[in-house]
Amino acid sequence: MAKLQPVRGTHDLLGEDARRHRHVVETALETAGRYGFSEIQTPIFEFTEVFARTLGETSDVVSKEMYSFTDRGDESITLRPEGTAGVARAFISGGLTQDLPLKLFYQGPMFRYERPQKGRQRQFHQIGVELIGVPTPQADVEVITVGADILDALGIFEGIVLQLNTLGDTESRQAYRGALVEYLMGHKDGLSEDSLRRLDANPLRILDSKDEGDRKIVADAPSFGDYLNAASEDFYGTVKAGLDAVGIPYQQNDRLVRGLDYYCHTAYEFVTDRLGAQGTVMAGGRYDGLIETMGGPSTPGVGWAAGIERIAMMIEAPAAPARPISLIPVGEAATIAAIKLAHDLRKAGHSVEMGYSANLGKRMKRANKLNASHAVIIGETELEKGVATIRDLDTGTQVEVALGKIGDHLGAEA
RNA sequence: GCGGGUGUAGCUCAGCUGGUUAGAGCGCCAGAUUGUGGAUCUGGAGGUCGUGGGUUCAAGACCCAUCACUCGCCCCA
Repeated sequence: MAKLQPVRGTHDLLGEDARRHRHVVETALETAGRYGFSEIQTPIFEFTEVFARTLGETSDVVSKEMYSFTDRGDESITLRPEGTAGVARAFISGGLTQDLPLKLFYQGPMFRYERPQKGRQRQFHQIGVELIGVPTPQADVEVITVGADILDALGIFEGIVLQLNTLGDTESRQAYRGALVEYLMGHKDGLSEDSLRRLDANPLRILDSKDEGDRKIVADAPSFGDYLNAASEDFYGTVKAGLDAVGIPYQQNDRLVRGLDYYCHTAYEFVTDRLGAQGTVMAGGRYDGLIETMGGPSTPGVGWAAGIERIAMMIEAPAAPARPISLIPVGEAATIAAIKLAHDLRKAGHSVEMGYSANLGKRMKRANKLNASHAVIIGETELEKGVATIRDLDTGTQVEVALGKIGDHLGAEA
């Protein structure tokens, strides 16, 4: 730490950036609230086991991206790399299993040890929802719909497309995975290095490889559709019918897959071409096996997570805060009177800025820089008369107003 | 973890085939204007040229290393 600099991949958030961030969270929370989602805040760290078990030892997140450390009690702790595992843990350990169905919204920082680039940081922030305890496709539709509504409320839905796929139920999925691996093993020689690694960890990912040799092999690979059983097809059909009903357009994307075993049925991503290499704005799926994997009762779930930074880059700048009133006392007696006046005005709901020193000219400059709407000047002359001089900084006109009437005067103008 | 690009003032950048004291615009501070801002004019502060080493009579510039930022790969939000 030779220099004082932020840790790689972390950022300070202030001014407009902070406002964008906040706007995303507030809009999402408000919209999700109308669907009956309520906020849950889980700790930003958990026992490492919570993530290792749920995400799978072979996943990239667990094998190379976790911020883990041993605490003073000799426990292995990990800064959360995503939100679902913590929510699922809270569901099991917090005795929420009696309250199904459960609709939860979360928001906050996540941590992954990755090489930063556009739309990707080591500390980033997500919003997310989980709908726990509903096995029917109606839940998938509702979860996707609330996500689409949030993107719409933020004014960015136009630039985004929903990609949709099904992974089928466990039976269909295992059958397909087996067939795929068998096929790929027969073409091992032609596969890229990356894909050879995927063969063990995440064979379905090979379907989405960018390597040309891989693509040729994949072109003749068994098709997922042939392995979907009737129940799975039915489920997927109902999800699509629901999306049609609410008028949310989607693109079928056969290559959209999730690597982890507990994912099933619906998988989806809201993607854009406006964020460089990071196209995914919001992504999720159904995870019926997750809670059982963690040691809880067999409970279905479906949800998504979205990157706040990525969304914040796409939205219009939120409105700047209200213009303040600049209160300018001249002289000691006036300063005391001004402190009281500032307090009264703030209590009455006005945004008041009052400097700490300098003469009238400097303070006027400062008021101008702060984009104040009015300057309220109190000097000896004003004090004697029990008034303040109020200058409209846009028009330059000024009037004297009795001290007790200042709030009313400014309120009327605003 | 791998590959490309970039590091000069608070910000955006210029700085020639290495050559004397490193510049501009914006911003900041002060004055013109000791109770009246925005415009204008004048002046000022602010730089270990990312860091360390090397080549050279001479390095902001060339070489090596390192750190940071950035874009991409892997993977993901």
